[in-house]
Amino acid sequence: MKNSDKREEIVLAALELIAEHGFHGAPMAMVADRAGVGAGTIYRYFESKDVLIAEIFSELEKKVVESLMQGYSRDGSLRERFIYLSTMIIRYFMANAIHFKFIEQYMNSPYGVSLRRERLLGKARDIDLFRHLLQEGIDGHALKDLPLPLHFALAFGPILSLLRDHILGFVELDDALIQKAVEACWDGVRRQDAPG
Amino acid sequence: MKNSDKREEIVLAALELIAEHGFHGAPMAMVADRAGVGAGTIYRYFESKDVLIAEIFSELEKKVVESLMQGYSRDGSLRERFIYLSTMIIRYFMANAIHFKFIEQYMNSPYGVSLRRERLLGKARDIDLFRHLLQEGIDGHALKDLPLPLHFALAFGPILSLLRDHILGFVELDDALIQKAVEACWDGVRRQDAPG
DNA sequence: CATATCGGAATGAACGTTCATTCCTAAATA
DNA sequence: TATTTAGGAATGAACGTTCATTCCGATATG
Repeated sequence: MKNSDKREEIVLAALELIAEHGFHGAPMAMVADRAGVGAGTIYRYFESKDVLIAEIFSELEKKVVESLMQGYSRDGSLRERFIYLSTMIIRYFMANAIHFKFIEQYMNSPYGVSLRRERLLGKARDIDLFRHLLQEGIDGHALKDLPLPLHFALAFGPILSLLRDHILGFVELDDALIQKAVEACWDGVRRQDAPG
Repeated sequence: MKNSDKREEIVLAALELIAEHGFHGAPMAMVADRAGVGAGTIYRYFESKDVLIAEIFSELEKKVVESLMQGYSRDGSLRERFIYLSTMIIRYFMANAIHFKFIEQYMNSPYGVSLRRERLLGKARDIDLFRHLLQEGIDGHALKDLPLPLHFALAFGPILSLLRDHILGFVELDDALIQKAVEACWDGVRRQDAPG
């Protein structure tokens, strides 16, 4: 096994175990077993379990953003872009349920909470497509006159709930249903006296 | 200290610690300390940590339902009842942030997931005000033609996100904002070609 | 009334287990 | 051979739970 393979195997094993059983259901010994390496070997690649977890999160985030950027165009109406982005998010996580589960675990942990806090207070990065989109809609009066975090809750809340339900097997999502759901989200954020 | 006081002290201590630090951040020894009892004493009242946790959840659920039933009337339009119920849920958890945090922890744990599964498959209980409300709206074509779980996601998703944000200090919710948020949720679920 | 006896409630040190991390030996590589 | 990489047993801290003992109010006894 090549060096870089070992690292990848460790990341993959930890990702799967943590997504499925949570941080505390994924002991390092089990991660090592699944990765096909010795327990000590993990520590040649990652300083600690915390560092490993943070690294996995960071890699996932990169993949998600790359995938969303793919085929996203800044042209098109606000509505079109909103629908496109929301649909892509849902599609991505349906195809990568493990990523969703891991990110949820992470975001519900203390690390995730402080991360969100930092980002909310900080300036929007290029990466924050959704944030830019919503802000543009607020400024242009296409969206309801509400604070940004509220729009986030209105747009993202249902998406998260939906993905959770789908992954747990509570709903069977198909393209038609996704389309309807995303349009319903748009109804939630858009100004009702404006067209569309 | 009376007997019943001890039990209550234990429940309160565990509730607070778990809400703040999660299940794994609330060792029984710490619960005992905060409750002002010996570690062994907890086991005179609760068979195990799991049982203690389940008991707390059950007590909280009872309180929430009681509080929501208070002042809820089956008369009034669907919209009125939707707005009322959503508003009350937000108000309750803003006033009882600890309850919200505990319930979230529980719902994200394996116990919570199987609980949800059982309930979703089972018949709606009298208690499930929201479920009845949404079903009525679907049947009466006042709401969009979508499966029930999707309506749950559209209506509840934003409420959960909003409460999370408020409790973490990411938004400052006041009555006016709550009103607007709840109306936006209604816009999400209602048929857009129908009035109101 | 004073004292002795009793029984269940409360206690916290001790136990066995689990876990992240370390450490030392073996294997691979150069 | 010298150096780097891997392995997994060893370590010690932390945890849930147990249990022999203590405590305390009630009851019986003188």
